Amino acid sequence: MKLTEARQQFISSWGAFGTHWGINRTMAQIHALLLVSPDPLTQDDMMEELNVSRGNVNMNIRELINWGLVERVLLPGERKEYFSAEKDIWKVVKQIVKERKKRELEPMLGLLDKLEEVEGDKRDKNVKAFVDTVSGIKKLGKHADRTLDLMIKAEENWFVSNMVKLFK
Amino acid sequence: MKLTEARQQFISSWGAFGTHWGINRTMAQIHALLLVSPDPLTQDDMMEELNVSRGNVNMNIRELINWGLVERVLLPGERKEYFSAEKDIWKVVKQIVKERKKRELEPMLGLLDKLEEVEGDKRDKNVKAFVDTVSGIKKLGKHADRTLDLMIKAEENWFVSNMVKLFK
DNA sequence: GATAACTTTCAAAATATTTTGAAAATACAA
DNA sequence: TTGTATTTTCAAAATATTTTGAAAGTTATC
Repeated sequence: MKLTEARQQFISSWGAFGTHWGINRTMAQIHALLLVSPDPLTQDDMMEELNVSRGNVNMNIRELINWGLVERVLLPGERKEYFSAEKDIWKVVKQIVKERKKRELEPMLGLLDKLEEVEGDKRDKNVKAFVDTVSGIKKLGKHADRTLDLMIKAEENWFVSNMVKLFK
Repeated sequence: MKLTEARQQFISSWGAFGTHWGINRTMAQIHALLLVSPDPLTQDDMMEELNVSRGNVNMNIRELINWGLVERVLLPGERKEYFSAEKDIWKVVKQIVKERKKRELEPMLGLLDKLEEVEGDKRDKNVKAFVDTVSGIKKLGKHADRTLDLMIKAEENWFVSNMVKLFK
């Protein structure tokens, strides 16, 4: 397979993959494109490679910057802004985990704390089922939260060697 | 907070949460409703509680059954079908991990295997950047795949105690 | 096998999300 | 400052997804 075709396949699959995880196609494709580009790209480069509009590229680039996955690069003597993605995949994963934890897991745990304190007699099976479910999710969620914190701090080598050993 | 209100909040937040993870709102809400219901429910019960149509409930219930999160229950002497969700959250998580691994991670790894064999001179920086990225994702993906396999086999107690210790 | 209870299907409608593109804003250079 | 290159915004259009509801299908009962 030629590079051009392989790149296209990668970018398009990464886009499709993203949509299964609540990430929009273009955002995932821009990220994929930057991942396989040795040098930083301009918005015009991306518009051309992905065949999308200027506004679309601009919005999604900013979103990727918010996620901490892409950064602006200023090339000396150049007027245009360039963008490049973090290439170390382990760092990328850690960054995504960190953000989703903050944006989704933590608020959910806060809500569960409140919901767990529902009024009512525990002998009522409806109350019991509710509290049991909420407590169960909260318990697992708190564990996940702590575990992910440690994972974020961990080094890749540490992760890939010890983690696998542990699970054997 | 009263049970009715707490249940509503739980169901609605669970629905919103799901949409961040590529799951549609109604499917997540049906799952949430079943999680907090002590007894199995009929499709009519769900239509009423969630204010959605019969077709919608039916489709999403089947999808939840496909995911292995809900099962049909036949109550003796009853004509209608009842449905109930697995209540053990650790089992729920394992089941979701298992399915997503099969549906998404494994096909992606297959594709990366192919893409890694792209033609071209590694001294070409475009080829190098592409191969490096694909290899990096593949490597981490394979580790994740193995790790998740072991997690699926693991017991909850084992998980919650050892996992946390490991990460300390 | 006819009727009634219930479930499934799926085209059309409703809704939500993404994308466009042109205008406004900003940054830079002369 | 003024003109030009570049980036950002956002309402409207395009597209994608979800939901509806009525008809068709199925299953149990008499």
